[in-house]
Amino acid sequence: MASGPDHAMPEALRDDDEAPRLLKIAEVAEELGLTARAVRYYEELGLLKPAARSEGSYRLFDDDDIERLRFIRGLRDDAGFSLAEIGRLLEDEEARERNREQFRATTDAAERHRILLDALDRVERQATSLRGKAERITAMLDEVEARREHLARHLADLDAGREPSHGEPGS
Amino acid sequence: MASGPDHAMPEALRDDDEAPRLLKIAEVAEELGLTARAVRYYEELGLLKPAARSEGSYRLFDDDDIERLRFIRGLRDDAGFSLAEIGRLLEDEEARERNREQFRATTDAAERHRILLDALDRVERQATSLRGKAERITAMLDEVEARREHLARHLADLDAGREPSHGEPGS
DNA sequence: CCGAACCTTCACGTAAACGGCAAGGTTCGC
DNA sequence: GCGAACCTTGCCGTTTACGTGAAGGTTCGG
Repeated sequence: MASGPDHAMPEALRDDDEAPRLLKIAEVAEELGLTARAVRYYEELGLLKPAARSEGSYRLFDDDDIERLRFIRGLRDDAGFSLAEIGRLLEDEEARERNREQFRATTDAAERHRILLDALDRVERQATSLRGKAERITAMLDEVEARREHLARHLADLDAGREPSHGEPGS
Repeated sequence: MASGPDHAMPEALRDDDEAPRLLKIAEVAEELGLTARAVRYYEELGLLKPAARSEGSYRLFDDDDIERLRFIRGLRDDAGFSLAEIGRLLEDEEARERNREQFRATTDAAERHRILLDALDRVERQATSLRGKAERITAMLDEVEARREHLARHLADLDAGREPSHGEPGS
């Protein structure tokens, strides 16, 4: 692994302007705990579009893509959204991306204002969606915990009563 | 105004048994916003077992079944659990049901203690599962709201008159 | 320059979660 | 006691979210 270029210029790789740290699909998948197939599938559904392609048309992902994929994975695993729902949420994200370019393309403050308001609206919709889900889950959680309380009270009652010694060697 | 009880004892059928209010599958489905097919499927997966069958083997559901189905639907829709995961959570519920019968069947306090502890443990596992999901969702929610804040700040900067100190919007 | 390891695009296979239909049995009001 | 409406158990179809090759092109260290 020591492919050491023992020359000058140890690692000042500033040849181009930026060093974007582009990853290939397997590396991305590894880092996110997904499979390459899943990532390709998400792209097929239009959930993301890799930042670039190599000369031989390898997909290349930048940090933004990774972030986006992490968000997708979260919505899928944590929030339990379907990819279709995620699509609708990210459609907003995508529009936001497009807005970002338009944002930079214009100098008109009014236009910029509109774009920002738009983006704000989208992100707010995402928040609303998540908040609704969180609320419904905590509601269920409350019910379950109420039942736990109920059981615990019964147990306390029982223990407060008496306890005969005849018992198997319980768990 | 309506057809009042012009006699004593119109339908005081509370003598020996219960008045279980058994529903047929379509009524249950209607009440829960499910389909009859889905309910049968859940039974097929072992998620529930209707309280009874009619003479002609129609499924008959009691309030407990409805409650259970409502819980299932919540876990599916609100929490986004797979039916397999729900199965694992309800396996606990089912064991708890069995325990309740055993509970009533015994007079041994030690045995009752064990059963209650067991049930408590199961319900606690359900709570843990839900809590984990809720936490992960609120974590995502926090991120999204942070982004909202970010956008809002940009908007404020813009409206305040000039370009913000930092770059473009977004993360 | 070369082979191993990785990538590409089809293309078909599959588990989950039902939908839908067929062929028949059951309920129930009239 | 009959017909409409509902139910039963199959059984196959469908959508979603990928898995799994196949057949070939690409990268890269040696």
